[in-house]
Amino acid sequence: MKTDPDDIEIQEPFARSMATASRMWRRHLDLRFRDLDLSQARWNVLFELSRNEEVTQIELAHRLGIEAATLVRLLDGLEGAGLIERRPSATDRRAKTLHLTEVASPLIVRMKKISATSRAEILEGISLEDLRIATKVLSGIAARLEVLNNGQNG
Amino acid sequence: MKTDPDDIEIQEPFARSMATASRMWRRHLDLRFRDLDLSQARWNVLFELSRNEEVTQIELAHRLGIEAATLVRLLDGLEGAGLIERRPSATDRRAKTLHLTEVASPLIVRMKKISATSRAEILEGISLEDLRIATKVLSGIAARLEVLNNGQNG
DNA sequence: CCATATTAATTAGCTCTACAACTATTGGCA
DNA sequence: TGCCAATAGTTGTAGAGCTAATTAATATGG
Repeated sequence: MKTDPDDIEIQEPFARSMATASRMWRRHLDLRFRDLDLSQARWNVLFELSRNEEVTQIELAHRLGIEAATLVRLLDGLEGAGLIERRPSATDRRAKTLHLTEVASPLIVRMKKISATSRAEILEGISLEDLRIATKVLSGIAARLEVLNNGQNG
Repeated sequence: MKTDPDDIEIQEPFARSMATASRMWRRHLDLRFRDLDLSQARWNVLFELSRNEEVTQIELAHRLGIEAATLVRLLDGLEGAGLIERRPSATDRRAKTLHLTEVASPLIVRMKKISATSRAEILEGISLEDLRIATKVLSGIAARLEVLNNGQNG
């Protein structure tokens, strides 16, 4: 499998700018959410739950693209803050289903606004077409890495 | 500053796929580097040093886009492994300059190969043009976030 | 129907990252 | 010149992510 010299020139900067942009983006949102005593990671959990409640932890972890063990701590925090509830699953006594509390609802509305405003601010000036292409590239990479990473263990 | 409804539809998936792709990419490289007792973060330090030795920690941190405090721990590990050296700066007694050891050289060659192979494997099938656009988008975002994040404190 | 493998959630322990606070040194300016 | 700001490096602490191992429950195969 030969690789073009041209490819090499572009691949390294791509990987680097992706890592940097991603780290800075998270930091940016963490700063924005600090007043609300929340982080970007916890916000993602709430957001995903607001789109799809009553899922199990495994399922939610998969949707978020993180490990179940990572999710456990995030849920501990959110449960402690009274924003979510774990309830025993009706069909599987090992599993728990996740639910937003009434306290969470107004918070989620606020966070969605902050989140959308930040995104627009960050992405301002980037053409829709470029953004579509970048999204296609990134989600393609994620899909490919899912295969590659899982192909190693099982 | 009004935002198009169209924009909103695409901005959220973009942010999500960037975060996911970035996390999975790091994990992938960490797995690849595990045999060498190194991580992606440490590899980045070595790689940047191999392009530009004799820099100070502050300067290196800036090139890597990470905080100086973060770099300190990475350098501790690399120094402990005998891969780098901190030497007092000749011109500023506060500062230290960084240098690769002879032990590091062959390792860096191997890591460059692993790194390039992985990148090619992950990015295979993505057109050069799309990759260029994605890189442009991502580095633009990083630059914008640099301004936005620093505009907050100083 | 029972033994074994698999799965859901958790805990323990690690790395990387960030912020805040601290020390030592430098640089600017009055 | 001498005092105060700023800067380089460090340490402490905390969050987010990972792997590995544990526990309880479910599925499967003989």
